[in-house]
Amino acid sequence: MMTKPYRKPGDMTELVSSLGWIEEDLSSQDGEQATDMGDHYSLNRRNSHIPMDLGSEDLEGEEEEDDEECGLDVEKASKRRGPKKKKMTKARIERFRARRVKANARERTRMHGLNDALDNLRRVMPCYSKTQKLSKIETLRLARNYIWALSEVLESGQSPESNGFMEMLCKGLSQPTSNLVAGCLQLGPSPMLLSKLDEKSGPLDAVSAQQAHALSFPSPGLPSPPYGSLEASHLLHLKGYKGATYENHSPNECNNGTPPYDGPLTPPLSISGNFALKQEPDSERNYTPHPTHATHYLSNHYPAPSMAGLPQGHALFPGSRYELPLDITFESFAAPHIVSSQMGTIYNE
DNA sequence: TAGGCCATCTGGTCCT
DNA sequence: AGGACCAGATGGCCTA
Repeated sequence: MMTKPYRKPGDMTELVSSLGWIEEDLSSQDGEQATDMGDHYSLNRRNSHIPMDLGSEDLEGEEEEDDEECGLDVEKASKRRGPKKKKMTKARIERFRARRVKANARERTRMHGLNDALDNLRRVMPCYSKTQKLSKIETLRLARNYIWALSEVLESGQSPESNGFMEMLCKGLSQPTSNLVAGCLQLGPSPMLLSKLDEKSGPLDAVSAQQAHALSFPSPGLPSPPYGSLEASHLLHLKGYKGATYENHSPNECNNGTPPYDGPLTPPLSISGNFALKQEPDSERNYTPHPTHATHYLSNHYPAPSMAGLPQGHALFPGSRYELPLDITFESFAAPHIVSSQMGTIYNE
């Protein structure tokens, strides 16, 4: 299949595509870049007819294109009025090239940083799976919904186990993502996780296991601890926040179907316990063991998954219609329930 | 095979 | 001048 050359309006990329130095440059750079990027870049470039575009002004008049169609462009370009462009010397071309290569590297780094941040966000979403990663857009949508739903829990005391909570979470999400979230919220903890907990802590009861887990999984990727610890102090703040902090926020209407949202959430969303639980081990940080809030949940959810007839690494959990990857963490979907039991405690006080 | 998603390159714009 | 940010374009990969 012939690939369509990338050509922006008015540029003269074809002009430069036949330049010998570009060929040289490509071949030498591909080697370097390939080591960095797993050949992605070099494959793209080698297999396509995309010329390296250095900008029309930089290369104008340097070389003629043998393509008929581009011959016209050359003619037009040569008759262009205005200040005469600086002649491109070999040294200048090399400087441009070097600058471009540096800019590309920076851009890659920038995008990697962005993706890392997105990964961190995925980890604190109420449905985290290493194998079944949410897309970028779905991650952002779910994040928005999650914030919205949790703020509803705080403000109106709505149960995170209610259908309303689920609906808020799934609003605007694609069907597969909605299914995933819905499936997660119907599940009990993954047996894999529970066995991990047992290994770590021995014959602990559910609460001790939770505590041990919270202690050993702080959140290195997040700005400041204790992001997700379920400290009693945080939980007790709930009461204070309710009707206090939020009253000060002016309503923030969204006009594009975005859920209503009453300003920034000052209180730590960490009440979900979600953040601290699923992070990598970091022995340098200390977290106060949280109180016995998860007893109810953990003691009632120990389903055995069925894996018959499902792809490797997937399981169908009792009570769920959805087939899920086994590496979905308990913490990913436990949060709402934990919030629920905790809220119950608090509001019953 | 079409469509979704992604990584990358690129040039333009703004800012320091 | 150079870096950060952005949006457009492209090809590769994966899945329904």
